[in-house]
Amino acid sequence: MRPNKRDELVRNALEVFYRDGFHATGMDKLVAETGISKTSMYKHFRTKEEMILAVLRLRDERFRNWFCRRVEEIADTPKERLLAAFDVLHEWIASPGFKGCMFIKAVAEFQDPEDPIHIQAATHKRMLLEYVHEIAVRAGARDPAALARQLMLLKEGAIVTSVMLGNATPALDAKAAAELLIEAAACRQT
Amino acid sequence: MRPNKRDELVRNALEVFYRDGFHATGMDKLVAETGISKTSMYKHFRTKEEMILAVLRLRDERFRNWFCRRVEEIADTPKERLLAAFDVLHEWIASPGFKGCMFIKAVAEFQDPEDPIHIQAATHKRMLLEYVHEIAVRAGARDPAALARQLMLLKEGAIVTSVMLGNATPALDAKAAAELLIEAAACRQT
DNA sequence: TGGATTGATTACTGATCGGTACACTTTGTT
DNA sequence: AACAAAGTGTACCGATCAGTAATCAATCCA
Repeated sequence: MRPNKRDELVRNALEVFYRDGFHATGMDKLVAETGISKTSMYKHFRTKEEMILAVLRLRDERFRNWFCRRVEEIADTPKERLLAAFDVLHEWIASPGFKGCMFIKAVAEFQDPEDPIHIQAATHKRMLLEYVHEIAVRAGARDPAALARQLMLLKEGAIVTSVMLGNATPALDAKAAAELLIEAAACRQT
Repeated sequence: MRPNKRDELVRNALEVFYRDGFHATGMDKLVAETGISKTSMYKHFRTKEEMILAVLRLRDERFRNWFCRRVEEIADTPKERLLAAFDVLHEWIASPGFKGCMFIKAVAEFQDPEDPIHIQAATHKRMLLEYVHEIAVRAGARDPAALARQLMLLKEGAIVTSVMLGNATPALDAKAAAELLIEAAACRQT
């Protein structure tokens, strides 16, 4: 029941990595900002890479939980949920702490496709795609896999464009485009 | 007429930064990989940041030139060009040296919106958007600005997703989605 | 009251970071 | 031939990088 130091470390490190980037964040800065000693860090994680992987795991768990729950909160039918995903996207992008997608940034900094960090970040995206795909199937889309992939493109595009331009309006553009794609996919239900 | 060392430096540095990232590339590695002495580097650029800015300028110039010319080569009417942009996109993503968008990666590594590198990368995207916007206007789209923004979302999404998944198929998905959006925008011409 | 685990503290390693100083050679122009 | 600009090589600066070692205090269950 007592708060685990390891979890506290990962939680705090998540903030710093998300804010400042991976290469730009040294272990000494992590000591200063998390309040946890370097000895403890290296007792829980053998390398910085292991720590980044743990941070990405936490981020994935938190984000997918939040995202999926929000989608299911604000819409009931599968077809409505496909569109609601873009309301949730906008909610996220417009939120105060938004600094882009941690997994896109991870892939940008660790480009080697064999790098464990790269692989884990890609896995997150695949799982999100799988989630949208399932909804598209239940919505009765003609080609649910293609629809899901296209909606995900709009989502990724809105994220990076929001970071570039510094505002949340790309999420609204993405929603408008998504509406068209969903309608054209000729779903069975309303 | 004699080849300028400065330009040679920027050309070579572009490759290294594009391949390995900005923070992960030290000046010593640059010396080793470009064959240009550190003294010369710091005679042309006072800081690493100045050099990165020069690299981004070259990249912007090269990419926009290539992209726009290819679009205009393979399609004649404005409406066809809107779609042709996604063929060119696929051409780029499927090309051997493709390692993602340098400007997306720059923004991912330099997140501060006040950072000159961040600003310059954002400018590149704005100019590309402007290019697509002009075509959309000439194509007679109902809301050319909105159409251009949406097409750009698909483009950015296809780039990052291709890097994530390690293949070029997202460009094809983007083209299929773009076709729908362009058709729905009710262009005057064919 | 034990002994074991967990964490903090401090100091340290060798390597690398961005950037500079200095002495030297190559190159182009006149 | 002569001069200056441009480029090279090497050694160096203090700071920081990821990671380690050793010592000591707090907390835990038995």
